[in-house]
Amino acid sequence: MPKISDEKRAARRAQILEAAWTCFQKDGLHATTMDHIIRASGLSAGAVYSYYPSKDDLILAAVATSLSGLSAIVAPLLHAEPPMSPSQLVGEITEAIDRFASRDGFDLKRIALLGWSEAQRNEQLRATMKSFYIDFRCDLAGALKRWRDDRTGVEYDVEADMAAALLSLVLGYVVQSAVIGDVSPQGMVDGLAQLERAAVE
Amino acid sequence: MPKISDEKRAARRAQILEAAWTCFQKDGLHATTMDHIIRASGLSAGAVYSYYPSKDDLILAAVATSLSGLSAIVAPLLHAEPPMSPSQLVGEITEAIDRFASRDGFDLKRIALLGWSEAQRNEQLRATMKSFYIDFRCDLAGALKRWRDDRTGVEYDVEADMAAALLSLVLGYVVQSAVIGDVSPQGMVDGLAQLERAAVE
Amino acid sequence: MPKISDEKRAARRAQILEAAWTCFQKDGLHATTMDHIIRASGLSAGAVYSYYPSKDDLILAAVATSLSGLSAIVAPLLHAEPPMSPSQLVGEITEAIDRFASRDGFDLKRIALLGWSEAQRNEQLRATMKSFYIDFRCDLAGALKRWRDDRTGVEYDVEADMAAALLSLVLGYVVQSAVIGDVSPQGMVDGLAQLERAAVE
Amino acid sequence: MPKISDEKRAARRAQILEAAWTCFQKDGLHATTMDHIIRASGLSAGAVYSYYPSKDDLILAAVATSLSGLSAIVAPLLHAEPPMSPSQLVGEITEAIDRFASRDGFDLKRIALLGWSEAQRNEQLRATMKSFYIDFRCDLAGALKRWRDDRTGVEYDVEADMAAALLSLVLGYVVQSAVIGDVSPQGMVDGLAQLERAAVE
DNA sequence: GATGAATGAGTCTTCATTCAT
DNA sequence: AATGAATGAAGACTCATTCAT
Repeated sequence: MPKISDEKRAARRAQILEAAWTCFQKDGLHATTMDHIIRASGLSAGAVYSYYPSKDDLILAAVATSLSGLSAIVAPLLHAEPPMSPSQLVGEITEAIDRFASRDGFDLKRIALLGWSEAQRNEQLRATMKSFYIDFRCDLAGALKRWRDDRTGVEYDVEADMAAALLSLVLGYVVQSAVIGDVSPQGMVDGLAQLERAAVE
Repeated sequence: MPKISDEKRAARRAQILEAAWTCFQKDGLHATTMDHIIRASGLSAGAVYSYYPSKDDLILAAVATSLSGLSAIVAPLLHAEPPMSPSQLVGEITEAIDRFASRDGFDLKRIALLGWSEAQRNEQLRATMKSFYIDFRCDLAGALKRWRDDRTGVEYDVEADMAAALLSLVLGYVVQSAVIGDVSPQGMVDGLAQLERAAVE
Repeated sequence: MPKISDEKRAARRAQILEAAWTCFQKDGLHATTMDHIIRASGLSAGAVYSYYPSKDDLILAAVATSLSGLSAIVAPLLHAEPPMSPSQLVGEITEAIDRFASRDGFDLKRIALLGWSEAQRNEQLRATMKSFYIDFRCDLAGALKRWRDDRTGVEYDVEADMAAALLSLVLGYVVQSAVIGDVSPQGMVDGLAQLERAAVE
Repeated sequence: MPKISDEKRAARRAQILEAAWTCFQKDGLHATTMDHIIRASGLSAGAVYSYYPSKDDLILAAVATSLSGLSAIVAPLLHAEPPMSPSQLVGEITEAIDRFASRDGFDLKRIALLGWSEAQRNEQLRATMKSFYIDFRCDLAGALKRWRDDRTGVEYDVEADMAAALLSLVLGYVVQSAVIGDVSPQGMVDGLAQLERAAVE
């Protein structure tokens, strides 16, 4: 049989990945069987396996896709001009996550929790997530630096800790949102603002 | 064998739970098989099942135990006199978590991630975690209120958002610690302090 | 400890057997666990096993008890004076079975089916049932002989086949009653009468 | 492996069912494990389960197959022209059952008892059997009607009771045959004949 | 004698993966 | 290349029976 073109291959991969994504986020990583994914993809078992050689690969790909989707959405916020303040960042990012999450009934937050959990057992997945979050934090640090430089005219050096704190706020928002369910971006912004204000009272 | 004493029963339950805890945190919730737990507990399958009627019960018990252990460690911090400042709280709590986590080779943070993930599919577990975190946030709000009242002599009303933000910092610390691994309590404290300072510059 | 008196032993055996009987007829032979019986009997596992060394023994005893209960109820009919006609016998016996069956919510017919089924696998049970039914058929033959001798003044010898046919009618009644559920003793009597009448038309 | 043809599928189903049939009638319904059936079928566990999704389905299918096999054998007798007399019917049907039973070492009577027993606990099975026996009785009634109409030139209406009695004779024959083992079709015929004769003496 | 906690082989079923066609 | 039937090694859980106390 003739070789399949590269675009076809890419399209197939995307088709499978989308099916996996949907299944994973609906049923969780372990309750999703390959059969679910195979059916959802509309392909045959053999076909799916020829594109992704194992379920773990599919999990990795699905999580990586989520991360890069998130990345795409968050990037403009991190590089916005003029740069945002910390609480603006927290507000805009959490809001963006909510927006992304609710697109097409997908829930990014659920995938995030599933991914963190799975990362404990899957070396490669952990590496992927680790480097993603490190990049995220770097960009966050960059954004904070630009904001402070703009405001003060002074060049600060290390916003690493600030970035970590800010990332914590975002991640903690995701957890609370998924587990408790009663948080809002505005609440986070207000909470941080109060924290800042209280410090100087 | 005649009727076993209540303490013996409790001891057996603890023995099984400890085995489960260890397995869960080493291999994750799903990769841990009942057989692993049974072997680790040193009992027979029937004995284990007579104390915990299903794997889900064991998961629930393991997570609940983690939560209440954490609760016991954090409570004194939340009710300390004089009340702590927000950044002190973040520092002390994250440090307590680290300390608790490293006791006996257990890693509370990993169990936390596993629990959040599992809570997506296990109604009862989600309920348990939800009420735990709501309580946590309440106590956090109480601690913040006492701190502000002490400092300002004024009675503030709503620290709900502040508490949510603070809880986010703690949860986000847990995530970063488990997934990235390069955060420290001191870093969080410094990060928050910088956030506060930056706001007024 | 002092030896238990023989009456006590007998009472205990009866108590256990009754519990087993009830469980068996409610849930079937295989779905009934020893634990069910143990709980229903109000004794301990060890106690039950000291009276009946295995579940199979209990099954055997329960079926044997049913059979002898049935026997006690049917005997007077078979030895009634004056002797009954075949259709009277069918009517009275099936009616007696119905009556016996509905006592205390027990259903003799269900136990009968369960016993027949189990007899396929349990040598001893089959032997017990076999000898019971052979006796039953003998008594039936005796009753028929007395009836014919009375009527005709002649001594017939072999009513074995008649007895087998009559027993079939009774057993078939039990099956239809348990599986279909729309038969009545009167219907059987009428059916047999019609069969007889049709033969001479 | 590409898509399998419908005949192949049917052949596989038959292959599995035959294995199940053999196991069931040798060991009984509950003592037969899926593993027995799987080994007997020569397939793998997964393959068997892909054709019959549970043991209960297999039981149902085995019993249903027995019933329809029986049906096929008995039907010609019930619609024979000229119609048979009651005792002829009893004789021919029981003989047909014996013949069917001994084919290939299968024993239809044993399966019948097993099925009746199982029907007490399996709703679907009971429904299947019930409708089978009702149909059987209807056909029996039809056969009896045709016989009487032929003989008397009169149209009788209700042979329902006669049919029930005749069915009892057949079912009772099965029970006695399986449990006692010393009955023969000829004995049943003779027994019924004697019953008829005795009635008019 | 009595107790009931403990045993552990055995049950049904699932599902990631392969490979003959 | 693609198919999807087949594989078979686990998996969670049960339950008749035993025996230390």
